[in-house]
Amino acid sequence: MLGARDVVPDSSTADILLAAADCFMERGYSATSVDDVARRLGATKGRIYHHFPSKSALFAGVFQFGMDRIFDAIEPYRNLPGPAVDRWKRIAFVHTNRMMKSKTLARVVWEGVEMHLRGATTPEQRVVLDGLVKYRNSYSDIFRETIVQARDEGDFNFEDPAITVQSMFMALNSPIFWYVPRPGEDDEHVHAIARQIVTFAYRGLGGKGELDL
Amino acid sequence: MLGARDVVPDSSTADILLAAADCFMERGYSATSVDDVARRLGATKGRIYHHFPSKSALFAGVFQFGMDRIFDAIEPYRNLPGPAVDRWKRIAFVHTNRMMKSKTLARVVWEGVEMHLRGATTPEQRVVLDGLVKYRNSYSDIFRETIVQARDEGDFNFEDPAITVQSMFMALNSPIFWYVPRPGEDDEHVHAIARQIVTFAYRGLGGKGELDL
DNA sequence: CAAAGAACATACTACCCAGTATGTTGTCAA
DNA sequence: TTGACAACATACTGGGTAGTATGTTCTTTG
Repeated sequence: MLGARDVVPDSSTADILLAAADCFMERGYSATSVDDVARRLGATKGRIYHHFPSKSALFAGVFQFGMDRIFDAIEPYRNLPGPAVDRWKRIAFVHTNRMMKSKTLARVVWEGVEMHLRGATTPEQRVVLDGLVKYRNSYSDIFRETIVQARDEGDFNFEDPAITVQSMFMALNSPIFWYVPRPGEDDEHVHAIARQIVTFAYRGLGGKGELDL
Repeated sequence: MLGARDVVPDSSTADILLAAADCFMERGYSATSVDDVARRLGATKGRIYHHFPSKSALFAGVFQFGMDRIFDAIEPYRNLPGPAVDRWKRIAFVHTNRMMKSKTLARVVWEGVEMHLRGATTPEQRVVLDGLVKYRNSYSDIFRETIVQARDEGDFNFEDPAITVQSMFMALNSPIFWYVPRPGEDDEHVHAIARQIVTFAYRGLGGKGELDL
């Protein structure tokens, strides 16, 4: 698998990654200082630079960590037998749920892709980000292949797959920008939101009838 | 109109705004230095600080300028008589086209909203951004009211308007992230892309039949 | 138990950058 | 013509920040 997880982070490293994810989400990459992350950890820079060679490597670590979590969500369903449209319903639904449940990490992944599109700063930083974005593209390829197959099977209906998959993904990802988790909220509430978003995308793709989730 | 254009920028100020928009789009707000903007202008900081009191004020200026352009696009159609669904088709189409034709400004507006959601830095910066985001919300309200009305008229079909309008907007806005203008490309190509995106959103909203654009 | 290294903290440096203070040039009105 | 002001450029400062160099403590291993 392209650039997939090479190392499982130990406990201390994982704490750093999560704290960094919080900071990157709240202020964005360049507005976040390494000291900010350390402060949130109740530690100092020394700890972070002991585990990561640079700020950009830290960001890459969060990106990787986040993509792993996102991949995990759809993994059980991505090879389901049967019509492609049913497979799409499953992975679209778990994906959208994961966007809300792991909103912080999802936002960092998003910013990583944005950074890549803008053209990251230094050359070697670029190489790292390139690999990660390929990893992320292999993810969206899963969706692309699924909807194209579903179209071939007569369940979906659209023109350009490139444009359509982008529209679909934006809709599915949208909650990372506006969803605010409430304290003590049950999973059913998140499911209800996901259901409406997936319904929107399902119809947008040309799906017929109701979808049962 | 809430926080609408109070001043029309003179030529020199407009040049600064456009250069700033380019920089903010390429590197993001905090990664862009005032010197970067000046360099792109072939000028120095002095020129910028002569027209804007601070970097955040410069950003606010670009935001306002961008929102004005976006409002302009739908202005001729927002009060069209007839069924709401037809009005929606028009404004959705011109909106999506504007996203591509004014991609740079649209991206800055997007980042402004993101900054606001994150909670902008200083208090007085917050006040300015609050006003601008209200301006921008009055824009999305137009869409919200339109789709709700169209639902009442039986042309659309969805559950929660808040969730649906977000999904719809994300789909319509998506090209600001992936559309790359080709040199010497004709408007018809942009129209074709916009048509597919609007079709996706139209179906997503529960619209029936084909839409003629 | 000693020594070596892991896992940090502390202290420091060089640089970038927002903002300011001040100089310079052109224009326009009286 | 002159003075006043607009529209910049130049020069400088203070604070923040990535990265480094060097302790310090604790754990592991022979």
